[in-house]
Amino acid sequence: MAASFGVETPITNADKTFVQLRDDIVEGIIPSGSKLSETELSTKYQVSRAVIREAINRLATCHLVERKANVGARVVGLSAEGLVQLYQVREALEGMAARLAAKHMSDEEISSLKALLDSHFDTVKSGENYYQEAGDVDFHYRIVQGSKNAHLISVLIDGLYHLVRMYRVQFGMAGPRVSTAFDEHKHVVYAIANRDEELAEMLMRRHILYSKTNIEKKLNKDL
Amino acid sequence: MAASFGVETPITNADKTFVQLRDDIVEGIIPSGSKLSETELSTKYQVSRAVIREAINRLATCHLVERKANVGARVVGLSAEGLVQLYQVREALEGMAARLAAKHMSDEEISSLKALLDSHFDTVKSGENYYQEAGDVDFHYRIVQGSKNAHLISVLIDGLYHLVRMYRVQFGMAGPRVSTAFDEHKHVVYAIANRDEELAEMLMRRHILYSKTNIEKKLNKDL
DNA sequence: TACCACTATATTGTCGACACATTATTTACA
DNA sequence: TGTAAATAATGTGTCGACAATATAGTGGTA
Repeated sequence: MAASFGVETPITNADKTFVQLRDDIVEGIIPSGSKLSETELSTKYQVSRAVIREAINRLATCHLVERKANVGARVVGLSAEGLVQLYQVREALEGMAARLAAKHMSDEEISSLKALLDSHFDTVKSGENYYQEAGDVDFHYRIVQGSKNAHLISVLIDGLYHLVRMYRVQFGMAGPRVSTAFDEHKHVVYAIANRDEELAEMLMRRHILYSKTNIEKKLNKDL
Repeated sequence: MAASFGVETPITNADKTFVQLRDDIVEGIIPSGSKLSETELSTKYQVSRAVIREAINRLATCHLVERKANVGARVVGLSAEGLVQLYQVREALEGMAARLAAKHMSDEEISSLKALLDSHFDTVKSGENYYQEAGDVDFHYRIVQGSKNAHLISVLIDGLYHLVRMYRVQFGMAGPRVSTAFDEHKHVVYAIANRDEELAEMLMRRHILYSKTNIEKKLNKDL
């Protein structure tokens, strides 16, 4: 798994507590919609309230919790509507990321990306779900990093991707569509390798759009 | 001026200090690139360090300052490169916002937007620079709000727009291009009124792209 | 019984002090 | 005299206590 950007390696206690809380929220150990009591968490995680407060503030930055003045923080609620909105933003941002990646990625980065896709292909054949998921994550990470745009990188990697993971985990999406998604990835890389910015953006947007409709279908089936 | 979203009305001291610091940074009263000393600011603004720390954390959320563990926070540096990257993200996000606005804005909101444009037109004729700028800001705000997408709204209004303003103020951009920009605004609204999502997005993207190249030209002239 | 005012409790906001890390300065040695 | 280790000074990280605010519970009245 590629490292997150903002906190490469946790240094302070607030860093560590932030990462721990974040993972617990994403994994659903701290249930979505639940209230985060500062005093409670400070005893639970064995740190002072100040540290918890700072961690919670950073969670708010990733849109994983919402704070209200003089009231407290709640873990964000998951909904079909929220998922749709999340994917709309992903479509816009990752589309642009693909466009910029086609412009700015070095030849070495591109061939490395191709290699990643090849290894991904082997796991697709052998049908290991876990690594398929990891492969997908890695693919999107690399494109975003390849954009060389600091805003894109921080908004997506430090922010939205954690929410995406949270939806994946808690709505239980390992899903099929792996082989189709793999083909889409291949086409995106092809466009990037050809330095075709326009096509790279369009293909990435479609790829995310298809994921969205696919997820929506699964959700409706569950309801 | 439309109110910012996250802190509609400042409640706590941290809120007020955040807003004050933010404005001072945007206006250049606190120079870009300078170091923010917590102890210094706490005496200057007459609040405890804890309040300053929280304010600085929120500034980091808006990408107005950058923090390093055990070192401190610096006001973000402005550069031509940074401006380009900022406008790339704007293009992606506001393009999507226009698309969604075409889908989700109510008829009332649309006619209100038209009215805004008409009043804007009068000030364009009378040639008042200040209100032209305000009109532009209002226009973009409304589109973003019209998207009804919480992520778009928070990333743009709570985050990037402050940086945009900072560049405008400190690079001194009141500029011409007002009448041309006004025409572009008109066309976007036209597309939204026709519920043409595709066109709305494309026109908004072009509008921002033109602004970018225009600003780049001015910058190169200055250097 | 329903509704409002008041009280009591719990939680967040703020503060000042201390612990620790980083940086600048001084001192010792080759 | 130049470099490096040791030390001092500054600033951030963390803590526990107090103040201010919101919430829950109680009692009273129409």
